[in-house]
Amino acid sequence: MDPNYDQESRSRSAPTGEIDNQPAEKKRRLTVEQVNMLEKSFEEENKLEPERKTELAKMLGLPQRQVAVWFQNRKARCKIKKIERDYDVLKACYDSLLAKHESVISENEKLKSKVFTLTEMLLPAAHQTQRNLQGKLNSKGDDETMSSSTALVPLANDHYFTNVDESFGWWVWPSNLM
Amino acid sequence: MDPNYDQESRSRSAPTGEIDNQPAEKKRRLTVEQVNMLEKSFEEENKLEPERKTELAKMLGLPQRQVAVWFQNRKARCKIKKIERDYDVLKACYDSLLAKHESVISENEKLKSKVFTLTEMLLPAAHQTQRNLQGKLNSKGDDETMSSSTALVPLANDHYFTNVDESFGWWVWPSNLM
DNA sequence: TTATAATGTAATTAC
DNA sequence: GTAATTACATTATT
Repeated sequence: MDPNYDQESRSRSAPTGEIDNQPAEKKRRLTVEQVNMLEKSFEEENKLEPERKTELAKMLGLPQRQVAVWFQNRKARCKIKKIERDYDVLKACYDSLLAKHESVISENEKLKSKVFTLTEMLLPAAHQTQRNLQGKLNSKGDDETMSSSTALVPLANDHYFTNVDESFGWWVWPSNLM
Repeated sequence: MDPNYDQESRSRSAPTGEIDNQPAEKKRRLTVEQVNMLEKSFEEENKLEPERKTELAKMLGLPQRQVAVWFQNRKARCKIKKIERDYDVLKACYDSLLAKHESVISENEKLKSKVFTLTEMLLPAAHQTQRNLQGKLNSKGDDETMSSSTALVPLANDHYFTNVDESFGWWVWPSNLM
């Protein structure tokens, strides 16, 4: 026993309009021409004025109600498509920003190296201090910035400076130091 | 004369809610209890095995068909909700990354200033070149890093160095230079 | 399963 | 106030 459901429920006894030469079947799908016209109309204007509704209904041989329903459903579809598009756009923005971010992080590391090395060059006394500290903190010697130099001038051609012109494109190394 | 609305199909005479002892009406809505149980079942397991379908249908007094349809529609709803959630999550990630990015950009600017100033301190000859160039490129003098010093030591206390410990937390300025 | 049609209702708008 | 209309969720079909 299930008293809770009636199988027939869906039988559209509706008049189905004028062009109904078929024996009034379920008529669930709209014809391609009908959809095309509705689609075209929707594209022109997603809002359905009563006047346009009447006109469309007459033109397509559909009850106004059905035209209204179609527009509502079309609008709903439109909305979820929009959400998907929004997601894709945002994803692209995110990926782009992420790439930029990583590039800037990398530039940042280079700059830190430069600052470190320049400071080292500038302060021989500090350099001593730092070597002492490094002996305790970094005894495996995995940071090559520590071991390259103690003098001022020879570092000018060091690899730490190969990208200096990224930051100061107009900078020119004085020829006497090259 | 109001051709703008079709009365038919809107009538729906009183579904009267749940206690449907009237045999006639088209029982389209499920009762709250039915929905609750379906919802609970769906939460436990979004896949509907034939066995569970039968059981649920019997328990709720619904045709299996209707139970199956409910699960399918529920799944579809679930999917579009997921898209919305995904969007929100991604948006949060994006905003977070953007903030980080801006912070790194800012750090970057500071580092560039440091590199510039340190280089200036290090290379009096280059300093001359640079001042000449600046005279052409930047005659309004809107970059204060240009005008502060030419000597080596006095700069050590300058504001360009106030954040040095961000990059080298373990660094200690030698006391003789402070 | 996906897309689409139809229905149920609450909220909104206009008369 | 209430009829008309829309927006949104739900149910159903293909």
